[in-house]
Amino acid sequence: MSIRIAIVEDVHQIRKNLITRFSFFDDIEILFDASNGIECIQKLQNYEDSELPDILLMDIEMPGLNGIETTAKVKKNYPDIDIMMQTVFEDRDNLFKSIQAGASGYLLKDDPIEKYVDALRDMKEGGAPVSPAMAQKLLDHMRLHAGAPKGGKEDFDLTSRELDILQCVVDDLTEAQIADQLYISPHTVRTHIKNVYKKLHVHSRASVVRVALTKGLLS
Amino acid sequence: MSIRIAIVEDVHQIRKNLITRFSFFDDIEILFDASNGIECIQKLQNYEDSELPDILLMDIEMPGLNGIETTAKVKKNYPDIDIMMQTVFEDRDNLFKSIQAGASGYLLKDDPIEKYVDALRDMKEGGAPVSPAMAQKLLDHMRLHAGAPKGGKEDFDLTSRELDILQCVVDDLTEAQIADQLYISPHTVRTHIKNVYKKLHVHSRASVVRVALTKGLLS
DNA sequence: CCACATATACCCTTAACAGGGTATTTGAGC
DNA sequence: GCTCAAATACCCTGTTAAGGGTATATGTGG
Repeated sequence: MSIRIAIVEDVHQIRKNLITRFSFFDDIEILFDASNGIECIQKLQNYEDSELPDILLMDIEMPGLNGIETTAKVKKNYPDIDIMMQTVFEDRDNLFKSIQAGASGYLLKDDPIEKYVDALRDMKEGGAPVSPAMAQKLLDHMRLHAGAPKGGKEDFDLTSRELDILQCVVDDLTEAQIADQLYISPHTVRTHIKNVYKKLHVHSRASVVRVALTKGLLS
Repeated sequence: MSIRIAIVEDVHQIRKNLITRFSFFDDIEILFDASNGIECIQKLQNYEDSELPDILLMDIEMPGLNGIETTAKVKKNYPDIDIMMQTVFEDRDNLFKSIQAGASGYLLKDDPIEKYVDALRDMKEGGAPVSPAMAQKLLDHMRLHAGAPKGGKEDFDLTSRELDILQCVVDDLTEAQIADQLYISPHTVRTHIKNVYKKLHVHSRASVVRVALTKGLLS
């Protein structure tokens, strides 16, 4: 059975392009296209329940009703329609907002048409195709918010001197300033910092600060 | 640069099969294979840090140390190694346990070898390839457990683009990486970062991370 | 006493950042 | 139509950090 889709995308040229490229795939049937959310919702009203599209291919950035708002409205009235979001780049905020609104898949606009088609087929089968870059953000988010309450907290095993160094790095002192403050050579500071990096598994001061604050190594 | 992987899988026949099928792809280099978690960890110890595999292709069901336990141990000692889980069925429990343990990708055992290779390439690029069926479960879970963040905080008046930049800096991306991710020139990234520094009254990435986390500019 | 961890100190090279400019384009608001 | 904020892009130079070493002194525990 073919996959019935509709395209919601404000840029005329992109719409046309998609339609042309989809035309080479027999199992993709384009019911209509719309240039914004309002138009999309209006056109949906013209269809009988049994004639509705399976999937909306939805641009996230549109004038008027944007993709996220449109998704929320569509899912409210037509919960069986799946929404495939198209994004230009992997935007964390929009990703989570889209999920909350009810989108099920995420494609990048410069993905090749074959990926689009594969993703649409997967979605029709009940899957939720998510680009790897997006999935990365999803997983990071889940690891953070699912907490890590596994037997005792992570132990980075920093020595007391390394904790001194850690505090200084969080306070954004340069190596020379740390050396002054701790009355040691800048070379030694360098050595300590390298050891802290190894123990925290990071490669930069910015990450040291992030780990120190999120894992509560200070305070 | 080729992708250095190792295969952890208890069934001899499947291991042999994978190795044979991967051999047709020049950019996939198989460093070793192991029939269980213990063997895997032992073999990893034979490698210098710079010689470690990029990715472990890990079976989830194995006698002795299973895939999830092995993943947790490997990530603890070698956080830079990515883990690609192979599962026979989309098992919700194992999925979440794997994420918590640190796996980044999920393949189904009957996926064609091309999917395996694509997924490995995506992962090497920093993505997290997740099969659509798995992603569906992830999204369902997130929709249920998503909570609205708080509001009413100190306002540094960052533009939305500057917030994008801020997130990237907290994620410790280099200017070049940020440029790639946001599809803008590295010069522009520099400009945005300078503007963020002015607005936050800081002069370094480390301070950006500190302010962002302590003032809750993200979430 | 010996092994080990800790803290100290120095060398090198390359990559990245920080701070100072200027300039163009675009869209919103007056 | 003009102004302004925002986003884009490029130039310069100097500083700092990152990653790879090696080496020494000083404890403590077995």
